[in-house]
Amino acid sequence: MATPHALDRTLTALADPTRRAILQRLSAGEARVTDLAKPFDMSLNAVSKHIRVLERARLVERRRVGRDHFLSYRPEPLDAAAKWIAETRTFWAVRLDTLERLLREEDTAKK
Amino acid sequence: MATPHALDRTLTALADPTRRAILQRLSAGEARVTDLAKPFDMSLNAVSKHIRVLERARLVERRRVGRDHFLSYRPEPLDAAAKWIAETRTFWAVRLDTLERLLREEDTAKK
DNA sequence: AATATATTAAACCTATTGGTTGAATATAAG
DNA sequence: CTTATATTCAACCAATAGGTTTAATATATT
Repeated sequence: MATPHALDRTLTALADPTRRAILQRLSAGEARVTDLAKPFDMSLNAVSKHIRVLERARLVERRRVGRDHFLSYRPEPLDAAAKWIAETRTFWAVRLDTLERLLREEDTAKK
Repeated sequence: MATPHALDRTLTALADPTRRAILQRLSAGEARVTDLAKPFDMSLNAVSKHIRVLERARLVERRRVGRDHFLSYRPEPLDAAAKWIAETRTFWAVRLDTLERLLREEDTAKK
């Protein structure tokens, strides 16, 4: 991707199970890097990298307090993702609705 | 990912702009590989590969008619993705709703 | 001041991604 | 039968992803 756009970064961030788990954990409240890393069977550094991916996607925000970094959840980027999916998901439903309406109107006109 | 699960495959497939464009195109009706490739500034083979990613994610289905392969859109996998996002997106909203309801009930009880 | 804790930075490794080109396969059309 | 079209397969390549390990940095604790 030449200039990865917001939606690309959002969906890329969500496409990894570790990052989704981190996000869900954070959606319940902020946590430090060490706390987030605890449940995972990988190095702290690996989790630190995942967090950076989530940050780049603006799904996570960092607040430094002394040596601790508190991460918090920013849901906003999910809206664009949900919007894209909803639009694409319901395309045929919408078209069928429209078709049905048109047929109904045609019916009505005939009478 | 050891055994990439459905949601991983879905979100990975969606994380690429070319694939999202292909999917949206297909959501308007089926098309052949060549038709799909036309608008893109990349080789037919590259598009063919993108289609395979969408197929692996079950977002696209293939129907062979002679030498032509007709691809069609399968929206089902989007449901799980939308569900995940909706759950994660609305976590706090739900909690706040619950809190508000509890406070209201407590209020009512007082009277 | 010395040590322990929280975190990132940097270098490295391997596997995957997203693209290419060239050949193979299958079907259609002249 | 020969040629053109639609598509995949295979080999290759550079860039990225996801992990590791070993420093480096900053702040706390004793």
